[in-house]
Amino acid sequence: MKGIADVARLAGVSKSTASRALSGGGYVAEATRERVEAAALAVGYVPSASAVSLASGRTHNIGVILPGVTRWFFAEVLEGIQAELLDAGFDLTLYDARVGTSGRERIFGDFLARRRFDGLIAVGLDPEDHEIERVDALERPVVSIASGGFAYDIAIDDVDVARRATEHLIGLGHRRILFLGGGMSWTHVDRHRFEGYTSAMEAIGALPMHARCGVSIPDAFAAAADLLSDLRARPTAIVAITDEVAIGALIAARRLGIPVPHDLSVIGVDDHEYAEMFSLTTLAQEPREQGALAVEVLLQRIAAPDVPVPVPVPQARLVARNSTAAPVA
Amino acid sequence: MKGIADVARLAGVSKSTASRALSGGGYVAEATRERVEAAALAVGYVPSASAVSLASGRTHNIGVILPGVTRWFFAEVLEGIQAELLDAGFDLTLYDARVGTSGRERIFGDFLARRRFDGLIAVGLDPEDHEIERVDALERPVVSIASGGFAYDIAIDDVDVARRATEHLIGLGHRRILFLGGGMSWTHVDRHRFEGYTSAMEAIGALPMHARCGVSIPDAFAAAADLLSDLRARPTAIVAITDEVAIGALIAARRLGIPVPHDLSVIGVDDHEYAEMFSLTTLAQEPREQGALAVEVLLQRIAAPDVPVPVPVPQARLVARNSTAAPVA
DNA sequence: CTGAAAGCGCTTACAG
DNA sequence: CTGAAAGCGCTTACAG
Repeated sequence: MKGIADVARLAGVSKSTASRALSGGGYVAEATRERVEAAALAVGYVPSASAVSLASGRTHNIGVILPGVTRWFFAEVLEGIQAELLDAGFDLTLYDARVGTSGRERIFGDFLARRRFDGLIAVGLDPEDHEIERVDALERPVVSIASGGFAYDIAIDDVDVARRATEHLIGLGHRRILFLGGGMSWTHVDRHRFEGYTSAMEAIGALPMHARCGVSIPDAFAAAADLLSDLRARPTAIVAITDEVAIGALIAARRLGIPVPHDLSVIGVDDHEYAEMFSLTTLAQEPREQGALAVEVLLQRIAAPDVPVPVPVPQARLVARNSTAAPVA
Repeated sequence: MKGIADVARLAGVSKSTASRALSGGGYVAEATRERVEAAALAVGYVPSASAVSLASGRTHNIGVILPGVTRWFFAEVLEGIQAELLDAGFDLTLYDARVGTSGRERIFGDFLARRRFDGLIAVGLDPEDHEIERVDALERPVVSIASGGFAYDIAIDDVDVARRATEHLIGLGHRRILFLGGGMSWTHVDRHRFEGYTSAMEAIGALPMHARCGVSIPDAFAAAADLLSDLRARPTAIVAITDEVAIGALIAARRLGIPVPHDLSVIGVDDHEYAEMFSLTTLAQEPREQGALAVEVLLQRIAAPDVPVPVPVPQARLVARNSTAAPVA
């Protein structure tokens, strides 16, 4: 463990100068800087993270709070954040704050309070009021993704996305269109997508139909199998709240021998890793990119807390594949 | 930001005593301890992580290195690790060291050297020799999961698992059994599973057959679609290297109108989230549990570096569902 | 442009 | 059982 004192000694300067030369702050003669850098390299100097944090108040670490990493969207976002953070030389502390777990309580109760980070990224959090208070008390910049509750939120326009999905089906001639998704507890995103669907349906005077289900493929499979087996109530098209839900519905349809898109159209949101394999029409978004954007915005806010940063709005785009078609006459 | 000095003042003791009372080390009169704890609560004291680390040499943080979080196994392991770490009051720093990325190089080159953790968990890493050297130089305890290269590795017996899977098919009467998986670069786990398959085949004098594919569902789907469309070469059964690969094969079989298990049996390894939905016979393992075990072992090693800790070996169990049956005569 | 000194907020022998 | 003091390894005004 060579310290900065070793570097300074070898370079023939004081610790102050060595520090300035290495971390870039303040004036240092070019020749001195080079000498110090060579010395640092020679002794294999690596600064102690805790000493730097304590002295400077900077951790070079970002906290990321998200509700699990098993869902496609969160996993992708996390990888996007990680890659961008590695580029910037920042560490990433992960907090898995699944709703309703004791872990979530401890994260908001204890872990965050340690302020082990210069800033926070909250993904799909749907924070309660008391959780927002906790975060605000931290006095660290926060950027969220598809989360609600925070000033800087990066997200596609979910209302618009669901409306466009619904209108795509309407344009093909469908009227009996069902919205699948939105489980027991509605998230911020769920509500917006349902709202977009509803508004498109109301615009043509069609009756909104809604079936609940969890957001995973198996949950959607079970719900859709149930739903689609009732011949009389069967819709001609489904707007799925995410691609995972859409894929569950597609698998259920195949299992029941319902030809897609002939007898049933399905559209999703995401452009999931499996969307192409299932030939799923969807409104594509890029979570990985959103993760990278969140890091960019957050790092700017950390560097200059008082300068407002414009929040980019990622755009979704329709990817038409083979799961949607005109209804049979 | 109340510090320990504030707590000490309020409790009417010195900082030393306050520190001892709060962190449990050394003698403190019971009455004093209570007074200090009350004071800490009253001022809302939260210790500064960097000050504690610098003074004590303990970070209360664990580094986790894994090759991405999008695959089921890694996501589950990570959630298991996180939950257990939250319980123990430890933070988790994530390093996404996907093979061949510049991020991986930087992680081993710079990030790890900062020693921001008391110990390291490496998941599915398949480290190169120079990467192992880097990690060893850290002088921090390491526990790995399904990784190879480290002394403390938690993993099912992959050779045995693949052998049992193959023997299950042989027991049903299959002989034309193909091994699907093992892409361009073989991991530690890949090699072991292939070895188990091969040994079971050789034991009955059957010819091993192997088709490569990536480890994701879409990759396996593409490879299996290709493979199964060749009627003459078609096997009667497939041992898939993971459930994701098995599921890709099942989807391909359905797409081609090949009835499973009548004309084709498929067995996997994992008991993936989707296994039940696809009625997949598999050798089940519990990655979440493995993550928790890794934390337990690591924490023991951190607490007592010189005491050898027994490494638990998780057991896989056969879950027979409806994707395997006797071949048609 | 450089160095001596103080300080970041704790913990930990040590002496009492 | 308790407190004064030193120290963890850096950074940062400040003076020169």
